[in-house]
Amino acid sequence: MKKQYASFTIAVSKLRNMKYNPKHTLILQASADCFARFGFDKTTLDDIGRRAGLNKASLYYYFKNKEDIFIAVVLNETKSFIADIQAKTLAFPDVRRQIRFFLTERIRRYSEVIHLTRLSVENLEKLGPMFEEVNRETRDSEIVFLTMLLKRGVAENAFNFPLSSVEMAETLFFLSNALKHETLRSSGRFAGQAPDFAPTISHMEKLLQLILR
Amino acid sequence: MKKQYASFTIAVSKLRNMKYNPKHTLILQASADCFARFGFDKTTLDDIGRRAGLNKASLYYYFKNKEDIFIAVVLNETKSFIADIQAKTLAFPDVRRQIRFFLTERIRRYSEVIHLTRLSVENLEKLGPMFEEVNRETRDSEIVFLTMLLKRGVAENAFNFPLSSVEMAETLFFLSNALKHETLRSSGRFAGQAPDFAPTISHMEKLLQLILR
DNA sequence: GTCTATACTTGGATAGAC
DNA sequence: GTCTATCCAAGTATAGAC
Repeated sequence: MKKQYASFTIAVSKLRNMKYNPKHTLILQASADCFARFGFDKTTLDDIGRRAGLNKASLYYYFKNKEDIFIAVVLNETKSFIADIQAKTLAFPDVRRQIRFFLTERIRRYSEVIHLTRLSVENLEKLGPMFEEVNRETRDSEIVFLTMLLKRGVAENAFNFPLSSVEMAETLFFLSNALKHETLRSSGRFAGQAPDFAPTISHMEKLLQLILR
Repeated sequence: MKKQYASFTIAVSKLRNMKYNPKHTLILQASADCFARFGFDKTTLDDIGRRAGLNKASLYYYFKNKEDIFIAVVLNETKSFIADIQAKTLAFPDVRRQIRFFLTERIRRYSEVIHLTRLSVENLEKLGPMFEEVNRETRDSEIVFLTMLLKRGVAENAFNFPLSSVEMAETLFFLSNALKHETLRSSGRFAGQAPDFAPTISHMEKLLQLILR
């Protein structure tokens, strides 16, 4: 389908507030499997239907189209993302490492989703804004978490900076997002290989050393 | 296409004896990339053509159809297989380990090809005999190699058996092939995950302990 | 040799029977 | 709710121009 969405805001918030029954969940599970295996383009509604034990036409009773199924899958996976990444972050022994991990892991996860679902350049242009939309919803909670880490670092005399912790968090968050897009652009989706995070992590490391003193 | 092949013997031997010019090689390289990325079903002739810098129609000048391209790719990869696996085998320090590696590595490689190209159950039924046909051609050289290993083990008093080394080699080879198919059936292609070789290797290990004393 | 045009098949999506 | 029938676009394969 060549259908154009005026805005993903509508689709994302509609899908986020949707009530999912067990059948929805079954379809989303089947879809997540297929997207991870075949990528977005190569997954057919027959693939999904077969796995969910439904005729492909029945999928349209639950979801408007293939894109909406994909968005719902991404939303689903994002839900567990925040708690998970924050727990993993806190497992690191010192605040600098925690911040470093948090900021790079966000990049890694994002690129991983893009890579696993193998969005074509064409579809990434189309679906990219959706990711931004989804991420916007988790943004506040991520900023709060990062602010907490920064405050802790200051309290422990690990580093200091001439900004409020919130401002600092927002800046670092912005930086992480910028590197996120850069990583993707420079490596991932063209050659079809997994994105190479090493340069990004190295850059992030250096920047953090410069910023957090 | 729903076309049925009477026998893969014809296709395989024709493709094996075919003279490949640089353009063939280019197409096969492009195809191998695509098959490894998308699997057989999900690779389109447009995918291949795009990578090879040719219109998809031009592919038919070089190959009869998509299946023949796939067979040629498999033949190509099999060519380097024997030398490679034998070299890796001889790198192990003792004969028992060499035999164990050789017999399990054959299984692993085969399942790996099936997994990478993600042949559907449907296509595996259709293309499976082709793999048998391809493997048959390497069989003799594999038996010779295994026989050599067995003779060496006997000479070193590592083990003994009441058969000629050739008979023993043929029996072990048969065993390896049987486990090969069993590994695939029990794990690989249904769930879409990579086949789990651990049970197979464990079984092969135990069997070898029982057989080679 | 390579391409355009085209026949036939499969995938995304809709309409409507049950 | 789920399916069959169907539409249109994309994929496999062929014919034929250049």
